[in-house]
Amino acid sequence: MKRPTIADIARRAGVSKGAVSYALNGQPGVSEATRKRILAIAQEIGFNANSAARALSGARARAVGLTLCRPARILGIEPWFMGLISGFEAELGAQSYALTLQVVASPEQEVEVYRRWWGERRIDGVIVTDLRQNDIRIPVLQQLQLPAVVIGGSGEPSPVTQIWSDDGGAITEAVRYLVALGHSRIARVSGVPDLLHTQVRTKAFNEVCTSLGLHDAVTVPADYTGEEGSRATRRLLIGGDRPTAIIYDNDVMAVAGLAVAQEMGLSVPGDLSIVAWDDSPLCSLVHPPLTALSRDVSGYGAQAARELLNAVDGKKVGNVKAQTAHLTPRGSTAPPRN
Amino acid sequence: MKRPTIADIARRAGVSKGAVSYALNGQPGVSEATRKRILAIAQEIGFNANSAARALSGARARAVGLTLCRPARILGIEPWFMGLISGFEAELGAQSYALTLQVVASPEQEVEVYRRWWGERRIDGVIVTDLRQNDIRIPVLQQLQLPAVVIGGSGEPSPVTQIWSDDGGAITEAVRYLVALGHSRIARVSGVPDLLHTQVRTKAFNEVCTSLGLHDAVTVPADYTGEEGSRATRRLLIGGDRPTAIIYDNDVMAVAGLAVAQEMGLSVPGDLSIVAWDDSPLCSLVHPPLTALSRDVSGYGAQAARELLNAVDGKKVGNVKAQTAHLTPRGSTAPPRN
DNA sequence: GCAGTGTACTTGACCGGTTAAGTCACCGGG
DNA sequence: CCCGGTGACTTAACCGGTCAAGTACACTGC
Repeated sequence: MKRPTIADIARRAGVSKGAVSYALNGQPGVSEATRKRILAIAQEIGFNANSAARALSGARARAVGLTLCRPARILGIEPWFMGLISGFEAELGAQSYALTLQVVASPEQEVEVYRRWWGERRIDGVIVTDLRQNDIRIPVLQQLQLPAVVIGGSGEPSPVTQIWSDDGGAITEAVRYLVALGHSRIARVSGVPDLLHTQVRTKAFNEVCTSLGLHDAVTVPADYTGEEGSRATRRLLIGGDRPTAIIYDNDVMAVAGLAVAQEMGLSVPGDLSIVAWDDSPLCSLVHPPLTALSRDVSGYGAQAARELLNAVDGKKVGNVKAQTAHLTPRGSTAPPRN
Repeated sequence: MKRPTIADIARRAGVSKGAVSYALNGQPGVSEATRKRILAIAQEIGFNANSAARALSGARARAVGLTLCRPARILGIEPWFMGLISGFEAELGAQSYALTLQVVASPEQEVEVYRRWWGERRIDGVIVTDLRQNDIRIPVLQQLQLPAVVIGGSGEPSPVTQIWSDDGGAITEAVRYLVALGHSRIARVSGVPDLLHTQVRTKAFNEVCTSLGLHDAVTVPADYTGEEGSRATRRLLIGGDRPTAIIYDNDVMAVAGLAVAQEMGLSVPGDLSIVAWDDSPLCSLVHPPLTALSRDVSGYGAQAARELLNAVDGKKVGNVKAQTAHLTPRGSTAPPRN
């Protein structure tokens, strides 16, 4: 089956292919009657512009790129990324942009992928996740002048548009809630310490704990995986003065922490309260269901995609603050038993 | 920053761009010395062939497409898809093919996306998941002559290459294991009944149960979500003659089932044994860890990508049988308490 | 000494769009 | 009546590769 081209339309409409191009792109230069006729023919023969030809002649590639730099085993289980991707799609699909995905092993590889994509003119912009301090990707994106949005920065002024949320505020709310329930020994199991948003959360956690007079508030770094979540939880729970509440930086580690508590014969929430960051169906799935810091991950992704498309269109956009995660209390938090 | 083109290389090497093309593609027509020189220049200036230009002149687009037709909330939590995607990437990345993703709401939309991609010449082939009986996508793919591989068919002769695994054999093993432990009332919570692999599993489950004399073996259909998994489990457990073991078609529903059992005060595995299909870190995360039918999802994906690239290269490939899922016993299965 | 055969290139058409520049008919104003 | 302006097109160059066809030159064999 032959792919229809604008030449086919031109022939059937009895006009030149230039006229067809103008008609299809809503440009002036054709009469309304001709435009209608051309659009009808395009519709009839199922025409779709060859994206290669379009990209080649200087126009958009109509695709954006996303690199994921996490080991496969954690990518699979973390609902976060898929939620984000669904959000991108909702927005990109509506404007018939494609999403090109690449799983990589390191930030260096991400940079390589950006360079390749840029050279190949394969994409019009990229979505950057897992921002680090002095992230090596940012200068490269600037050098290549590749439109980009960063998901989850700190919200500070940045050369690249950021979609950020007030993680500090969210964690403060969680700590306040636990304190209100009567907890005074609160610990935290964090994500990868290199990531900027982990640092933001850690700073806010320390600040609120200090201001509330919780002196032994400790953060144990982990890496978002269940294994590390379990390990960190065990470390916290075997200590003499064990915490009565733990806040986890993602849902996977929180679920793992719950299992460790159960395995050690501790009751949740009786002996230990648990708060998960990033509410996902996973949190409501386990018993007891986990109190979580919820946000609309998919909406977050949609917003990022929207801003990226704006940036691609040359509209200069500044940082955008997304909805702050809010506490959704469920069965895993309660006043501590004495 | 200007993108380097073959013309830039040609100028620097003092040859024509045709020669550069031959050199870069390993074609005969240039001397070894010239080829080396050209490759060195390409390397030096960081040349990447413009994928649009390449695709336009009849060559490959060097991209494959994947559509995901599941609601966002289930996509996010199911480790299966991300595992699969990681597997694709491992293979595609190695051959510097890109993966283009699109989340859709219905098989009809998937067909539309295929047509659009084909018209746009955006991709060289597609990966098809969630095959149904008389799947409407298959004739379209044939009509468009779009290379494709289907993941998770029945293994029966098919117009489109299938990567399949012996799900019947796997479920038979699981049932035999439970019977050997002493169970006689075994139920199953299945995935979406329309999907071909669900039907294969249901058929095999019924057959092995009949052959082992288990007459009240029932399959409750669900949809892979935690909510449905919980509901199905409750339905099974409130009945008078409740099962002592349940096999779930995915890990998410199994985890949900575990929570329901705990919530109802039933001990797992004492009162109820649980087997999950598709082992993922999720299964080892909960307490007790779930006995699962494991397979190398990521390897499965890699194999599919490999076959697809073969199909794109015009090599005719037949159905490929992947590794059969094997039982990984963990803490959620034990002999039933009397 | 010259036809025949390679090898190592060059040339230029082509893929299917976009778009600047050109053409032509028609209209209104001076 | 002619001129300038505008609308509705057409023409053709261009994007950056690929590849068939053409060319130049060396070598080989009789």
